[in-house]
Amino acid sequence: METVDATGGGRELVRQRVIEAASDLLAREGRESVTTRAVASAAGVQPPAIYRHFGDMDELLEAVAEHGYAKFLAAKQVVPAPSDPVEDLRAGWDLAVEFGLENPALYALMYGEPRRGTSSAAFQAGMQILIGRIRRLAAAGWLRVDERLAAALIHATARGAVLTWLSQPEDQRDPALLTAMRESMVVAVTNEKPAVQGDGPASAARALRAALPDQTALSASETQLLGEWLDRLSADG
Amino acid sequence: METVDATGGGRELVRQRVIEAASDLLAREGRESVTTRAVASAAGVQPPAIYRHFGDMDELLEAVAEHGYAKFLAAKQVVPAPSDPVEDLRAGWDLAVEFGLENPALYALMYGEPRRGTSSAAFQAGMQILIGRIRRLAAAGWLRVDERLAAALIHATARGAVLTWLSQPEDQRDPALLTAMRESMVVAVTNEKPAVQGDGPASAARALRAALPDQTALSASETQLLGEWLDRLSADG
DNA sequence: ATTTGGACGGTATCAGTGATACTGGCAGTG
DNA sequence: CACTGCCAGTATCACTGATACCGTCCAAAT
Repeated sequence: METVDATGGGRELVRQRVIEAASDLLAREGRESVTTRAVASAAGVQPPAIYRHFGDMDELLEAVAEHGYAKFLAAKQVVPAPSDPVEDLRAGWDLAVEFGLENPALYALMYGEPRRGTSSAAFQAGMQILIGRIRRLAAAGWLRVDERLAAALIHATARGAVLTWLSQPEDQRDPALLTAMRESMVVAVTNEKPAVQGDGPASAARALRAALPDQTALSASETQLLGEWLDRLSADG
Repeated sequence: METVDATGGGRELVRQRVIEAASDLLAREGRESVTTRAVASAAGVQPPAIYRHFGDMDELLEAVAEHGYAKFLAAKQVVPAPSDPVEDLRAGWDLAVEFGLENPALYALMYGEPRRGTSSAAFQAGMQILIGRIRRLAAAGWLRVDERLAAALIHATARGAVLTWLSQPEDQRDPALLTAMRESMVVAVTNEKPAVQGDGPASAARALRAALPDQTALSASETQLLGEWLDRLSADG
């Protein structure tokens, strides 16, 4: 394999060329073809240069993941509709799954091995999108579970759906798997009806005020004070 | 590392020793420590012997997977209760998940990379258990979806649950993730009505929690304490 | 404009990996 | 005893990730 002649350009440019070369190799020939030499050759760079820009093969792969994820998000510009938070949840889940289906090798890299834990930048970026949607669900009274649990549920269903889908032979894949996973996620995460009518703190406070007698987590005196605060919040809006 | 002196024994015995040595290395030091030399040394065998018994490193790993899976199933002797097929479905799912949690490295090997598709023997063995339960569900009229889709759903939820669980730092793992995934799987697969919990105070609390930054009626310290209470109420449901 | 410092790229090379060719002895068979 | 076929063991291959070393070139300082 001859070296591509593409010298010149600043430091950042070399870095970008290496990342793109690695991404290309990963997408076209799989993880095991992404070797230092192959990447270096494809990027028109000497192998040791990789270690100067990224300290490590692992860091290069992480950079590739981040690059791929950012590129995907840039292509779709993701804008949640202002009206329907549950539909936005669906759209967010679909987005995460679509990323996996379009970038199987990259997805396997990011979410295949558990050891590449939640610390990765791309992982965090993906999670952040979900967190926003979850908060909007919560504000509208749709959230059935804890926010952290909701995030974990959404991620886990998407992860299982994508990896299972990719494991199946193409002629055995059933799109119903994806929609069924998504809908069961929606059922797990959201209420059938919003627990709050309007929006804003006042209506949420009114809803909680009404449901307060059913609660068991707080002591009597705590409940007393909470009630007063909820009254003030209810009157605020 | 010195060679273990454990010569002798028939051909099958050597094969078993190699598999056990590889399993041990995998469980204790992770995938990257399972090299031909390390395995050979630990098993008291020369590296080329591995290629005579298994044609390939990949085949060795597959044998390790099968071995580990069989061992796990033998430890629990899995006997479905004759009466309640839905409860058996839960137990089967729990079993699959428990295998993953107890053998993280092995699980990552089997279900981490999508390319190691559905052809693996251990994969098929695991699926076969589920198929049996699904058939019994169908016979009892509980099955909501196609049998194939049911199998895919059960597998995908378990896969996502395990890999997500293993990706989380130990101090952030919430067992509720596993039960929530399981129950949402049950809802998706069976006709059983979910034990719907009415909108308690928890959802309203979460709504108020999310809207709290927008509120102006309470002081900073009051808001602080209110936030803590809302967290407790949110977790109550 | 000259000097000087240091950062960068290129060559050569290391240790360790999966995998294999070849030989020598060992068993079992006649 | 001779023969044959199989298998363990040695040596080695091509390739991987990673690094030491050196020369050059650019840029800042004087």
